[in-house]
Amino acid sequence: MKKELSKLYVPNEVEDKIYKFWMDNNCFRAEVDSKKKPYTIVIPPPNITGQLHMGHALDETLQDILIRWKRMSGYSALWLPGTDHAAIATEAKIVEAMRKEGVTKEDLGRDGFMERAWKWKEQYGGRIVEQLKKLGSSCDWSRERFTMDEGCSKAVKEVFVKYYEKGLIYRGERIVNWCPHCKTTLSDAEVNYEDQAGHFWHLRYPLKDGSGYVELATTRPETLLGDTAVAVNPNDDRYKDIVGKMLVLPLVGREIPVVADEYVEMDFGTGVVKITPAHDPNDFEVGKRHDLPIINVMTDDAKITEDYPAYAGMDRYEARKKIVEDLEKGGFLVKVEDHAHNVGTCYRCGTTVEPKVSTQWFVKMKPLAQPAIDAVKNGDTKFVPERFEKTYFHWLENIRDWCISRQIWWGHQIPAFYCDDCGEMVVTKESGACCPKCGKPMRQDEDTLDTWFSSALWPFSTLGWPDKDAEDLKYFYPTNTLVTGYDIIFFWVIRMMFSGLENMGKVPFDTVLIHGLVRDSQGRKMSKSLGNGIDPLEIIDQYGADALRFMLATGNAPGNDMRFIEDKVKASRNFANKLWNASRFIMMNLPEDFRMNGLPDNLTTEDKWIISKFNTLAGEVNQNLETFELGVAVAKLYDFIWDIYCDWYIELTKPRIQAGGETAQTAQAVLVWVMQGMLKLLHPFMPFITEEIWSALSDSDTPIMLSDFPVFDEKYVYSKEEESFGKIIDAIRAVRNIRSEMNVVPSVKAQLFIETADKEVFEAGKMFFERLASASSVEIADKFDIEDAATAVTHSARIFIPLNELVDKEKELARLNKEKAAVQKDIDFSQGKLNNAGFMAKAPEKQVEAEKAKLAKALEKMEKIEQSIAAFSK
RNA sequence: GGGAGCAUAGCUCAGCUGGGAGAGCAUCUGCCUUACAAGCAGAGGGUCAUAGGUUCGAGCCCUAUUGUUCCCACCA
Repeated sequence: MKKELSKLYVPNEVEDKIYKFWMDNNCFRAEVDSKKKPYTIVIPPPNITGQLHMGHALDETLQDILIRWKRMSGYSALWLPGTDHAAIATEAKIVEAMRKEGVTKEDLGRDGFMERAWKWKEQYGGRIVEQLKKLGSSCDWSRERFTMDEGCSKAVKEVFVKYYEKGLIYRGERIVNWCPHCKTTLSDAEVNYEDQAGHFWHLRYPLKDGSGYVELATTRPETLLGDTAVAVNPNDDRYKDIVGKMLVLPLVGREIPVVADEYVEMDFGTGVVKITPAHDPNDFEVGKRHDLPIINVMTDDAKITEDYPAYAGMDRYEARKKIVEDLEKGGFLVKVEDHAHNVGTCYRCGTTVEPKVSTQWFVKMKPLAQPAIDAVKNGDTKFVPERFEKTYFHWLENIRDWCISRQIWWGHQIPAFYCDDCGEMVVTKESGACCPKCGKPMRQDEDTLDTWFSSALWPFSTLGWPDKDAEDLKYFYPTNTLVTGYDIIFFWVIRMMFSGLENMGKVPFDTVLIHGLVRDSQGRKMSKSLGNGIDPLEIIDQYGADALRFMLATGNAPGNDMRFIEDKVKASRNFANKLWNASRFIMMNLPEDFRMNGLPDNLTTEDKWIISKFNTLAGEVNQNLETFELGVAVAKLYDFIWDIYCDWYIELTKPRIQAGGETAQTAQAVLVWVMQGMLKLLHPFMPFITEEIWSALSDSDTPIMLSDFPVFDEKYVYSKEEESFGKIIDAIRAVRNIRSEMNVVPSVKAQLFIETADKEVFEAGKMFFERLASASSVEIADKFDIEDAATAVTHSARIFIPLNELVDKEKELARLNKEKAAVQKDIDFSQGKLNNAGFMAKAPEKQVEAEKAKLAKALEKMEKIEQSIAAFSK
């Protein structure tokens, strides 16, 4: 059992070794075990393109804390890992790499491109997984999945076909969000709106009959090429006469009608709106109502089409400039104003989204959204913190159909097939199809599915679905806790919810634990463009994974953003080191042949004191973890280990160990017993260092990560001893305080005379005053009559410290009077409360009793202070 | 235009269902006391944004106000 440990804990030297030890011993593997209860977390699959960032580090840390705690608590705890194919992001990355080689997608063709993409995935897709391991993540790697692996692909096809057959998926021509850079559609969730400074161009369109002009304003003059009407509000008297008349579209010459539509707000701008159905979602709706033609004026990369030779090939902003120039020349431009407006941008590349009319696949959301709303309303799934349920409801209640087709190759190809001869369409799980009408081979839809379509199925596709009899699925579904950031609720949580309900008939998880963003030290979002990101791997390298994890779990409440401050990591590192040294102390004082055989019978008061306090801690930590108050749990562990165990208990054992014999043996056993318990409680938060110390301090062959998590146990409640020993601690503090105020260095020892009614308690604690309160000797009696001594007063004792020449009578009297005033305040407060009829009548009895006890203590203390003051005044 | 969060010690933040305000860092005073100076002992420092209200009792619950951050929303 005995082992030398170095003075400083060096995480670098042990972490990889320990992770390997866990892997070699199959510690992360969760078995289907009918004797145990399952506890399941599926990882939010990181993108294969990704590098580990602080957001991941936080997310994984929280999950690992929960899964390790549950595993130690006797559950069959499965943390199922995997990665996401990240359709658009990955394709962009590969295309970019190809561009550098001068190769295009078209050069390779679809098959060639896919081959290359898979190769890329094999090469880089595992990088993020290796990085997760650095954090200590206890994922069951034997179950690792990928959103495009065979099982997930099967699940995707199954769901697509099922939805299609139920009428939940349809194909139609709609106006969609189009990214001209990624050259694909985007879902509503994938568009970020941002305020941009722009202009308001006031234009006038001439009436065909030559009777004048209509003035209107636009933020996008280039879309004029696609105007097919101008609209006014039907109730607008100003324009009553022109409704139905024709206008001549400037620069184009096309004749377009003036239509009346409620959509137009009379008091905004001139009350006249140009209608471009092909390039604006609202205009598209207006166009539908009035049966207006849809004229697309832009190519896939947002350049003007060949139909407008004067502007053909110009991109939208170039064209805007030229068109404004031409409008001005033609006398159609009235004025230009500054105008800030909200512009949609692509969440991947930031390019301004171009609304575009095209034929796409959609998921009908209304019927799917309602059960997802109900499941949270009736508590089948709850959010922590609860306030995010509002966000969730709001989004689902206002949801529009989900555009799921993407014009890229990397992803799940849509399982729809077309007959080029007769136009027939077939949706099937099969990998090919022949036309049911003409028997010819059919062509599969070129498009792929939104990457979130497959991640929506993650909680069950990873467990074996669509095989409904899969062991894992039956045992581990529904999963328990989903841990993710609030920024992912729309993308993922909502879609998993309705997918789980629709396909499994049950919610995918009972709790959604939401965390915030990790920001930089100034509170800014970490971003590539700002260059303020902090690499978790560098922090791990410098301070250790445990320190990073501990810091991420400390001092923040669920759902709140946190700042990354390096000093906080240092504080965590220091804590790890503190624990390390405490264990060194224990081990260097253990006999060669020490065996841990549980707690001995001859426990002292201070032994029971710490055992009882540890027992309380164990109960509270479990309670806090149960309610996802990880930050509170971690703070309690920190305080107990540092203040109670290290600063008090270890110091208390020193004189006993020095004394040797039976009391030393008992102290050693208690030291080890409590240390082992602390290590277990701390293990979910700091897995590496606790395992390392455990391996040196425990006789057991079982790794700490598979040991039993401590729980509150009635048999370790020692209330009496806790109270008694509290008196010793109070007294030691009081003496230290006075010595410190008098500037007496610890090397100057002094006699202590303790006047107390609790003689037995203080007799037993006598030895501690020598070491912890610099006493040269200690006398205990009912009564002392000592002059010229400083007096430390607690409610249970008066302690005389005769420091002769060091004692300044005046100062001492002043100090005692100050203390008297403080105690008097306490007495007044308590008496005030107890004299308050309302309090006595309405406060719970426990509260009244506590107040009475407080008053009693204060009165005892007051009596002692008055004695001392009287003695001094003589 | 809706909705949400935050405002507590110089800084960064905790504070669970309402019972005399806490931590880390920073500051000040002493200590190398043989586990740890990445340490030990002590100290100072807060009208818990403001104004009302509910309550025997409010940092916590309610209302309003101010400041701040974020999310959502089709005003051209």
